[in-house]
Amino acid sequence: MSNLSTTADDILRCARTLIVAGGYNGFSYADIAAVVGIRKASIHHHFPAKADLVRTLVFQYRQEVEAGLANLDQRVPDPVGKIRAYLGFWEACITDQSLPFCVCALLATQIPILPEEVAQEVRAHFRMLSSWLSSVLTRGKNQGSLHLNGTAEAEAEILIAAVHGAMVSARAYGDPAIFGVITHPMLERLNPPP
Amino acid sequence: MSNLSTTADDILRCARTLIVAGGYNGFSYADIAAVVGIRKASIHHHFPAKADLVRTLVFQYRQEVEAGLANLDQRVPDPVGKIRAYLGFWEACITDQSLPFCVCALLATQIPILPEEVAQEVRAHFRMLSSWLSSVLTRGKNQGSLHLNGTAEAEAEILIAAVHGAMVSARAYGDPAIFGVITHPMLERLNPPP
DNA sequence: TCTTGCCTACCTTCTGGTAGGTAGCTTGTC
DNA sequence: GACAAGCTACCTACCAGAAGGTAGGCAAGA
Repeated sequence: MSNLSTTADDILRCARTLIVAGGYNGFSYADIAAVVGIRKASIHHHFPAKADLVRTLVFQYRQEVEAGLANLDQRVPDPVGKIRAYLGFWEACITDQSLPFCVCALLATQIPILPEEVAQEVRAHFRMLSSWLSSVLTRGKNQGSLHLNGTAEAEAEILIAAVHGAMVSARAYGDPAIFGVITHPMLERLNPPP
Repeated sequence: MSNLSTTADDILRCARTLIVAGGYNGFSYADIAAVVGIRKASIHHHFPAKADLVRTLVFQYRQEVEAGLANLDQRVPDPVGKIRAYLGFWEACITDQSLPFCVCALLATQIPILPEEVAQEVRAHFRMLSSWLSSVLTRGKNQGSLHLNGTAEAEAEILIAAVHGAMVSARAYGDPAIFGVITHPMLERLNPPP
């Protein structure tokens, strides 16, 4: 039943890789067909229109992130560790090139030309991430392990922006190491050594 | 002689607006032709290929930025004021929607699918911006007006990433105010109140 | 037998790009 | 000053291929 590699999943995986490389207009059904080893028309069988495909993809991405964060909440109790794990996750993805950019961050840059249904999913990701980070930061502040300069909400937005900006720079310089150069001090800022 | 609105300039201005909305594959010669009031073929007269148009556009953008920063260096002597002006410039652009995203930041996200000649111009912008910020931060540190937590180079990359990340978030939330929420604390971090 | 998943074949529109022509300047030369 | 030559900026009319998408058929499994 829950096969790990259905054709629909192959299509979604392939589309994700292509979107991460160049955004919504950076790939076509023909590109996917060539990689997955299927005909263009067969993709329409699974996803009638391109917007359906990308909406599904972003929705699934968002669910994966939510599951990942829920898992993190279980495994790592302390707020500092959670932030460190969140930053570390992306540092690993960018270093090993497995996911060198956040799907939603890339799509967010193109919001003006995105189909509305896709844009909504992208916005939902930002709200979700923002609220998770806010609650982690609030808990860290209350238990004294994190030092916030502003509100938890503002600090959450700063962290998100730093991560996305670091992705842009890593790509611009073609150097994964720049991601850590930017994000490590952001953690130290919240959790300064005495 | 130096007319302020030649057709070539109209084309470049229009293309810049369209790129800022959706990146390299987010616009076509037909889009530009419709706005400028010219035929598609006439655009090819000025810019033989799309890559030529975008390379020229990015080169010109980079020169404008360089001129702007040189002007800033003259007008504003103190490093804190320079950083404030740099952040304030973008805050104004995003708030009044005149230039709601940095051309090079947007193109940088799509580097894997960019023509090499365009990618090179984009990288050059990042290097230029990074070196300007580094020198401003170094001077601020030496004269005691700025407090750096890391090297000037690292702090420069942090600032760049914050600005670009803040653009992404402002677009994602559809809220220009978020740009200031993110960038103001980044300045306070370098120039803390006593 | 009905559904699922894929196919071939086709359509329309858009894409970047080319060929060739023309009207209106600027030239240089006599 | 006359006039051909050449250049600039634009045009119409194409083109090949890629874009997203549709219609209808066929084979295999529930």
